[in-house]
Amino acid sequence: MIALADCNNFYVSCERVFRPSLEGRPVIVLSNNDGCAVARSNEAKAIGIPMGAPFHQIKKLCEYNGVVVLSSNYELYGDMSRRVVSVLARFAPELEVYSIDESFLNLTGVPNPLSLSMHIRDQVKRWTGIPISIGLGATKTLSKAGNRLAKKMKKGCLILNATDESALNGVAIEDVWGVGRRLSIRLRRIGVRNAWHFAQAPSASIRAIGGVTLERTQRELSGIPCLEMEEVSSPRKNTCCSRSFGKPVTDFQEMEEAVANYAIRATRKIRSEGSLAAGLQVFIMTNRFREDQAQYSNARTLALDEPTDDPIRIVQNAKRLLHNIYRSGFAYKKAGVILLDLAPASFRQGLLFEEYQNPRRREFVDAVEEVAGRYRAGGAFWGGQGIGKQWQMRREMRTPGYTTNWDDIPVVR
DNA sequence: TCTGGGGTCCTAGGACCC
DNA sequence: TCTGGGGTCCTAGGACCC
Repeated sequence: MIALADCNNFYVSCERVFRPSLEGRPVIVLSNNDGCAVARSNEAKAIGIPMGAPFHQIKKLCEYNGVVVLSSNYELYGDMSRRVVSVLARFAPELEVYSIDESFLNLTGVPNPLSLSMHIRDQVKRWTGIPISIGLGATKTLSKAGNRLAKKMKKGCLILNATDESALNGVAIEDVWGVGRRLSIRLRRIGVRNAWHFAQAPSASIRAIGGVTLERTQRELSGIPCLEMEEVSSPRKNTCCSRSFGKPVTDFQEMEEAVANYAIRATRKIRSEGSLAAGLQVFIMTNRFREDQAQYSNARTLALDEPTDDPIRIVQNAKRLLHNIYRSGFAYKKAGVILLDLAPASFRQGLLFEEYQNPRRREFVDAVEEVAGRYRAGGAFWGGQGIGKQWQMRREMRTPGYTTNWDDIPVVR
């Protein structure tokens, strides 16, 4: 039996832990740059705020209904996620952290998985303040669907059997894990409107529509496991840092600064997990929503002659790529840097040229990075990152780092 | 004015090999 | 008139997930 533990309205719930006055009120959390609503409390859903709605489109609606609007606070959510996982891990011998707010638990062999799930749910709420729902089933896909039903029926915990026709009829086809917008349109065209129809459909027609991936999903829904638990997350193959700009960038120098910053952030990610990048890509784009403006987007990739985690080299190469693709005369909205073909530093090939491994250079880079990490922006930064940062994203309604910053620890009166 | 960010996997098609 | 057969590797694009 597989269980999927999913935090309810996770970002909103994190905010509520530290501001209990938000309980019972409509609350939404916005994406980066205060762009879209990415988390909504039940009250906000009831008002009719759709998932992913651009904030500027729902601003009036929010004001009218007294919705509390918050910028996203990823440090807080990341830390709360870690706490939830640490509680879950006490109860399940095998656990897979699937996303920031979801984990699969292998409850195979547990005598009464439903009552254990209810106990887990109580403990998570008690110890972290976060409400969760748990769906159970013979496969991951069934547990996901079960979770969906548990939320819909306000049940907390629910077991979904592959043979339960009426329950599976209650899961719309687009709510099946692995069936997105495109596939659900094509499935509906052949009369498949819910999970039960889907499980019953001839597998050849499913394969014709969505290939082997969709066929696997179908089998999973019928109770045949095709997806394994992945306890140790396989190492990342690529990593990306990209941001929309707070205001359009029209100046090459500013763009260069932004790209340098993204390159350094991406490099820090791979350094923290001990990997090296063998290539990188830089991309830039204008605002695709502005039909009245000239559009341009481009990307270029480069293979490094030797895998590296050296921020200086990565920034130099990112700038070279940017030079190649940048065209003046456009109002750019977004840029990003992707580090490609990551591999653990321990796999590093013997070097043909020694210059990059110069130990003094290495020590220097490590020292700067350590200072930058310890004292954040105030400690040290690379020259290419610039100091103006006109392009920085907006996050005007962000709550404090309650659990991650000494200065932000909540005060109890 | 304003529209997120970070990933994975699969497939088709082209280039190239013998 | 008529243009093989069997591979690999890479990339771009499309689908999905949160």
